[in-house]
Amino acid sequence: MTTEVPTRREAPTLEAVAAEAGVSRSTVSRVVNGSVHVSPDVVLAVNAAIERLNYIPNRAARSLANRRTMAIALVVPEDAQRFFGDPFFSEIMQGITNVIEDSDYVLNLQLARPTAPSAKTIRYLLGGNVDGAIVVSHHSGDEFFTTLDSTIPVVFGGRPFHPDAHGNSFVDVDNEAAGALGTQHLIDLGRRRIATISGPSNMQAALDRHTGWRRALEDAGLDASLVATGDFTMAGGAAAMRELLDREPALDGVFVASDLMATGAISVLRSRGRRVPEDVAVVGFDDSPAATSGEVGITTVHQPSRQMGTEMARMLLDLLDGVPTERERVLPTRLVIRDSA
Amino acid sequence: MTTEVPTRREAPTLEAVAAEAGVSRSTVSRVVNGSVHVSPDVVLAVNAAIERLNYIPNRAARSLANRRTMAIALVVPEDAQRFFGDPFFSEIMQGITNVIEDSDYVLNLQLARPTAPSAKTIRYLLGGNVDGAIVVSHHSGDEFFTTLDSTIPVVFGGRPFHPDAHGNSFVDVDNEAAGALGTQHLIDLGRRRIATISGPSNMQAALDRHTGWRRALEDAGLDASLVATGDFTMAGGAAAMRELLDREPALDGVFVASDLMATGAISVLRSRGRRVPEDVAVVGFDDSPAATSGEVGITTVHQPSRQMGTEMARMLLDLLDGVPTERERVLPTRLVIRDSA
DNA sequence: CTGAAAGCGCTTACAG
DNA sequence: CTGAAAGCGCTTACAG
Repeated sequence: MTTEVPTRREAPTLEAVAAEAGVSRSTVSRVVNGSVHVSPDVVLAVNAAIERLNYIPNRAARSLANRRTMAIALVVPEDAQRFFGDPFFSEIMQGITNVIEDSDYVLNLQLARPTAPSAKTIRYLLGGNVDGAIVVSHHSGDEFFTTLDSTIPVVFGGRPFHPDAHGNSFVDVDNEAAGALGTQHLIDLGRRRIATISGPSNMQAALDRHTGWRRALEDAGLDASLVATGDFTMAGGAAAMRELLDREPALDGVFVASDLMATGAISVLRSRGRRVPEDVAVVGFDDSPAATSGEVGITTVHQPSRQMGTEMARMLLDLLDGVPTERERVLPTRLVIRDSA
Repeated sequence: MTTEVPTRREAPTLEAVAAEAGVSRSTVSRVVNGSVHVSPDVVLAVNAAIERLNYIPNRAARSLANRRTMAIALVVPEDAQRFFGDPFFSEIMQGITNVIEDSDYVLNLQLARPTAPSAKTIRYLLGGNVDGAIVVSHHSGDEFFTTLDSTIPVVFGGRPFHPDAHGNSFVDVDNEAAGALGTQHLIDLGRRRIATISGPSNMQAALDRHTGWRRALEDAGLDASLVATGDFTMAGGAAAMRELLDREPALDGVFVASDLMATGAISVLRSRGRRVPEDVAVVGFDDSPAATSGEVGITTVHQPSRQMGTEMARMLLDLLDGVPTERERVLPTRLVIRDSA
């Protein structure tokens, strides 16, 4: 069975509507754009014509004339695997979507290459396809994104890796304090050999949580050398946990920089005969669905992922509308106690 | 801290490049578009000018002039919850992305309202924002999408609910045969009280799998009345399983229309003291990561989700390029035996 | 309140 | 191979 290109009908233009309604193109344009300076009966006549012809304005022509695309890019420099694998993104995206849906903008998700955006991504962002961008999950090496805001407004999810002089807008939590918070809970539980599974070192949030862990241990006079790096995936968390157990079989606590990694870590602990939390207490991060999906509920540092999404979207809309806004918004975290610690 | 709109630099135009290179706009355009009818030295000069000015063609102007947006919509009429929750979508999307990435098109994901697209979605699709669309997870009530192809080329993931006379393009598996295949396995295992947990009745794939289940049972002279409907989520699968057990405590086999639902069903079976597969054998559908994520590996009907994605993308690209293509592509399924049956 | 006209930044026959 | 000119479908001052 081969193709037989269906005859696409020609879309009606502003011109056609004007003829149909017996007015000028300017007037139709005004009606379409909701200008107040049009007499009521003309509005009626034009809308009727629009209805009859099933007119939908051509986006390209509109954008060319008024320099607005009414589109926003959601840039996620992660491969699809990780994007879909970590519920954190789902939460963030729902927050963003909820706000954008109620606006006149459409949201265009762009999964970008981690570490260095492709020429295609750059051309997309710079070629007038979108009016603004939200960048989530930023890595070092993604410096392009921090310069992007000289061309279009940008809001980051999480303080960008190298905040440049301009000062990029962002929504974040205090990851260092949050890391300390989770770690302190382990200390308060009486744990003394406390390890951490950190996120990739090219991400600011990972570095900050790691620093928080170290600070809490040092403040308590405990050793802060048990570090393994994961990649924010379940498998990465498992691998890191194995490494830690090999180095220090007697560890009794671990602060893990994401719930998804904690899931992997806990299954390794159990398969190696450690009881959680009795033998090893585990504190995660995010309070994402991953924290409650397994058999043992994960005690974790909650960050308001969905709210971060809505704040990012609101901030960008304000920027686009020229409404004065805060450029940095730091949301609170809190400890959520479940079974694992 | 309030906003201080960074001064956005004016993007250089074709005009500027022409001036810089000392040629006409037409010539610059030809170079940008890779026309062969340009002398080598002029190409060099123009490219140098482009480089110097950091020129990126304006998408709106380009689209208006040549009536191509170089963008494709991936329309998924599901809420974010389900989109992110079911690994099936992740697989499909990876298949699509892989193909589109290597093309000149960008992919714009549009989560649409299930059952009836919003005015915004319709205007987006009809307003010249994209050159074509891929529609995945189609429901009855989404009839708009089946008429869309009179305006732009469309490829469906899964035979659309009401294939109209035009004949929409689609990539699918033979869901009915696949449903029978999975059910037959339960019959061959000697099971005699075989239930099904089907998908929502407003989805063609769900109906077809259900029909396959019924056909297999009837061909074997078995009762085909144990039906519960799920919604393709884990929780929905669990609820359906409870319902079935209440109605028929003695059931010994169940064909579930998705692995994710099977996951929920199995946990209910176990919590009600049924051993899987000894007491109740379970066959799932998809062979998605959900089939292997739990404690008991799920025996399932494999459908090549990722390949379906790549085929859909290729088909659409062919349609866009005017290359003759099959309009219907049905990929093979097979049974994958694990622990649950 | 309404229309004529210029302009947005490209592409593309049409000549040469 | 190259350029002048028209045109893509809108918006938006500018007059009236």
